[in-house]
Amino acid sequence: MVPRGTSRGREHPPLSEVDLITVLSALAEPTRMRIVRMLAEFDGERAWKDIELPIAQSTLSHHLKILRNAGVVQNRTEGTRCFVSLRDQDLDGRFPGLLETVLGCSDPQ
Amino acid sequence: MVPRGTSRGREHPPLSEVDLITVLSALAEPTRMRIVRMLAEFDGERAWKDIELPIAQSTLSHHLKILRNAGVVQNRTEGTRCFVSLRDQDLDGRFPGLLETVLGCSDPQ
DNA sequence: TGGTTCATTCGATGATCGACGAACATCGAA
DNA sequence: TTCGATGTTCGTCGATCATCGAATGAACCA
Repeated sequence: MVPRGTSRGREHPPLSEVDLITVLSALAEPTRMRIVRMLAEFDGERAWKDIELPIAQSTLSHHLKILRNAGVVQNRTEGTRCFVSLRDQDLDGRFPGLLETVLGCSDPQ
Repeated sequence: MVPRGTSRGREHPPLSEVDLITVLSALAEPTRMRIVRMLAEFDGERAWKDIELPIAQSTLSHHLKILRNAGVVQNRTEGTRCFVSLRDQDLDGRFPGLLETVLGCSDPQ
């Protein structure tokens, strides 16, 4: 058990331990899909604070944790700040073409 | 409202009305993924009764309904029998490469 | 006309999920 | 050391989901 509030989350599992269902589940939610598309558009990392969505901070943190656990996203800390980016290389190694194909699919409506 | 037990389900939405989240949600469940893989291996339709999984009939019917609504699968009736097949052509038209890419990803474990 | 098989629907149950506010840990700055 | 900013975790709520057994209806057969 990890002490409360102490870990700063940030577990980045090796993709060999991630299965397809986990990735699809992570992507199969509108808010998380928005986040992934946003990161893909930036083609780089984005500051946590700049991920502006109409949800509470705690909810955003929750979604990012799910994306992290699915190997889709990674966090990097710099001082008190946090930057988020896609793990597109790693992901493509484990599930070739998956992220690219999904992102190539037409936007929700 | 459809009268009880009378419709035989079988709604096959045009894929233009299906969005990506719906398809990913349909695929992001182990039992449904097994069904889709099973159908893909057969490369043709499979009799309902031959979809042997350790779940109740009603549960299988439920999963097939979700796959139908997501445009992933279609049903065909012949007498009292029912045959299930992938809508891979239609699906590929709407979400190019998606099904193929997902099926190309390694099996669960 | 019943009886059988087949698939769907109903209704209930327990589990999971997304959402929020509050509390908390961490780090840099005052 | 105290303070403010930044993300995470906790606890909780309501909604959705997977599952089952039972009831229902549809098509065929005897």
